[in-house]
Amino acid sequence: MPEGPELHLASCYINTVCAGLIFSGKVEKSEVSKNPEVLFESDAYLISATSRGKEIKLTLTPLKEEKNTLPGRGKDREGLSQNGLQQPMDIVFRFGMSGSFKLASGAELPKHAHLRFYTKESPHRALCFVDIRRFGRWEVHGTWQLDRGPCVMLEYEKFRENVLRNLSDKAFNKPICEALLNQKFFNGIGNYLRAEILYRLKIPPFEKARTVLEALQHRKQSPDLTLSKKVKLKRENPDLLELCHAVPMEVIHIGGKGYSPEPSDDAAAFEEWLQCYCVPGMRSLRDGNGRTIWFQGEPGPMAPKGEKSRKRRLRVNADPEPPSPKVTKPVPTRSSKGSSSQEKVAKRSGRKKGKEPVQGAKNVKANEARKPNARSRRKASTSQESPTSEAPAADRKRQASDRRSTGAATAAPRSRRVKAE
DNA sequence: CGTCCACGTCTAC
DNA sequence: TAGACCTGGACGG
Repeated sequence: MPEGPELHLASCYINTVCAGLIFSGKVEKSEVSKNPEVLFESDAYLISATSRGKEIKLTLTPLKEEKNTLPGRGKDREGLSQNGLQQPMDIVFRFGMSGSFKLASGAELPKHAHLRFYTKESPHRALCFVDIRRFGRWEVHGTWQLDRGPCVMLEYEKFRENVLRNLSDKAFNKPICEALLNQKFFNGIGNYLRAEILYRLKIPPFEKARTVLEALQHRKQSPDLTLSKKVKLKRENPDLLELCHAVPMEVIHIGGKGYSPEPSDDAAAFEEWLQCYCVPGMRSLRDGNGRTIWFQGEPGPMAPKGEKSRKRRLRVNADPEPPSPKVTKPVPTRSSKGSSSQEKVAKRSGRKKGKEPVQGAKNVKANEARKPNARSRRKASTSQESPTSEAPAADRKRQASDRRSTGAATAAPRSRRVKAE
């Protein structure tokens, strides 16, 4: 679920579904989670949420000044004042690769629900932190992580200043595509957003970040224009930092959960929204950290040497007109869903995935449309399109950033899996 | 069956 | 700058 928009949508979800809901009792953690216990207990409390970049903060607020009557009860709780009252508590979450929140029936909890807040009502329900891969973290009495910058969505001006005032930072020695993932400056940007943002401006992903950003420092605007003209100009020609705000805002306005595996009208709309990330016909490379960057056109001067540009036939995304990025696209305000779903699907499956050749084209066997949502994988991993690459095969070490080594190490994990959740 | 891949941090050489 | 941390879907044999 998790780049900035997904975190923000999660906070909206929580505030919506928990509005007027009263929670009660203890907070329950799954056995398998290595995150800290949440020693909070109250007879009646409320839950609200706020987000900042890729973090979300839940606030638990006890309702009345309920006294802790039972002796001994809650002795191990945190946040108790001297007289035994449960104080409000903040918990800050990061979502890892798969975190999300869901209000579910207390009787049948979702799989991988690692933290549960139960409602007071008779058939209990539970607000659950669901996290399949368990890369997510929470901190009791948490605060926004100190070395993360201002939120690209909710603190745009501060975010912009923080970048432009610190261009001498070594973070900007890196390629722009890598700098965009640095949460110290781009809190909220993740892998699909960086691709979509760079694509809108056709900035080569491996252009040096400082080079790209220095150009924005003194955007001299002709002083003779009227204010409204300036505004219009700006809206129609957003620069990179403006897009770091506007692009994630587009996702928020689609609604739903943003990037999510759960099928829904909104999920379909999101897929439709993607113009570059995982889109057939786009190129991709591994960046310096082994993450896949999707782009179109030239990789740029700092591109990893000897890397192969793989084209994949992936998803059955839309992507109507070929390569022209729609920079200004007005916010697609939540429309009457319901009917839209059907036509969307029809539309998309009927769509040819447009443009074709991207350089070394090769014999890329075009995307045979898979079923929607199917992110078809692979084509050539080690067999890459070698001929074009100037690098000897030996050089491409398989960036295994997210992989368990094969071979000897596999036995252990296997057995651990047994202890299901 | 096995391999590769995924929306992200973390921390240990 | 490699791994580590995890589960599960897609695909290949």
